[in-house]
Amino acid sequence: MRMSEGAEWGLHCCVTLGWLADEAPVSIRRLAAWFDLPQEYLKKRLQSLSRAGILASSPGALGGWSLARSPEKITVMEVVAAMEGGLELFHCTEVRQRGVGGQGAGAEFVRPCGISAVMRRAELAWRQELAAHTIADLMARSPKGAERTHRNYRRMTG
Amino acid sequence: MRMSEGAEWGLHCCVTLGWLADEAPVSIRRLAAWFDLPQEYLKKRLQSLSRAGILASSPGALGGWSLARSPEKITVMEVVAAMEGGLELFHCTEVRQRGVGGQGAGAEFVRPCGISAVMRRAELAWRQELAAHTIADLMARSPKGAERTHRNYRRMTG
DNA sequence: GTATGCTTACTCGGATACCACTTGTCCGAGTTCCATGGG
DNA sequence: CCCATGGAACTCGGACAAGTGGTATCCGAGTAAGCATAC
Repeated sequence: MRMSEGAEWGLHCCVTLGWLADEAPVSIRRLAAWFDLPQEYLKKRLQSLSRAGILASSPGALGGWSLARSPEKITVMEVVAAMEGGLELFHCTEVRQRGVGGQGAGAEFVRPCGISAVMRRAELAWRQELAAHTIADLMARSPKGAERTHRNYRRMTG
Repeated sequence: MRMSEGAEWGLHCCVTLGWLADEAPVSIRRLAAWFDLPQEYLKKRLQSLSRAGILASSPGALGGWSLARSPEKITVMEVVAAMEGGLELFHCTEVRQRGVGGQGAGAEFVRPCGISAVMRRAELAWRQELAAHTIADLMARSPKGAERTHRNYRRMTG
């Protein structure tokens, strides 16, 4: 049970795209080179963010990627959900209703089981924490040199 | 990114073992039949709980499984951690230090990156919620008929 | 009656196979910018 | 000077392969209870 690496990539790319908003769109080549990530696969993952309405992509010769909204309006939760498929961490399979234990008893199963309830509460706490932070927050928290280094790199590659 | 089904099984088994504490140890055959789960695989998962000190197993003819501690002293978090390997949901791979972005810049990387920090906070909220509930809580929340049904089944199978 | 050995029922640990998902690569199609060439 | 054409650079979407971890099964080894047997 681990979050996919793509979620981390997506968040870093969102922050970078936030800094380079005025130079948008940014090509996938530049993003992949910046983080030393496999270009093809990174592209595939960013497409998920595009479908979720978080990133916008523009085709063509000077095409590339940019934030679809302002960084203040993109929460970390949205990015994670888009990368992970939006599924719930815990999926109750109603094990208690299977087998001998579930036969014939009706009234016991109207309410969701306690295990499922606890899991949902924990998951909710997790989601709320992720939803409380935006890409703009991450940009503000980053060290001051980071943004400038990004722009310098632009000069290196053209 | 989904929690393994084994975690759900483990929690249900812990609750059941809590009810049947005075009939312990309970054989794996009985537990598997109760929930209609694959006996061999369930056994393998319960072994993880045994290694974690949550369950105790006794070999021999009348052997089986029982809670290693009282239900009040076993948190949901412990069970989940034992089943999932105790790993963290999000593992920061320090993507920012790879590639061109990480070359030559030293001072920026002393502190952990903001993304990692947000993830850790969210994960902590999740863990705290899971640690706040015990097996005893789950037993108390269950419908009243559940415990009796378990005992009746004992009579059915001997 | 007591001690010894056998059978039975259970757990433990390793080996193995299968399946789903993540990671990674490749290719054809479509879109836009730009340079080139003809009117 | 203006417009059409073609190439270059980029994204999109699908197909496919490799790696990893969860699910599931099987088997030999070890342990303890119960029973039978021998003394």
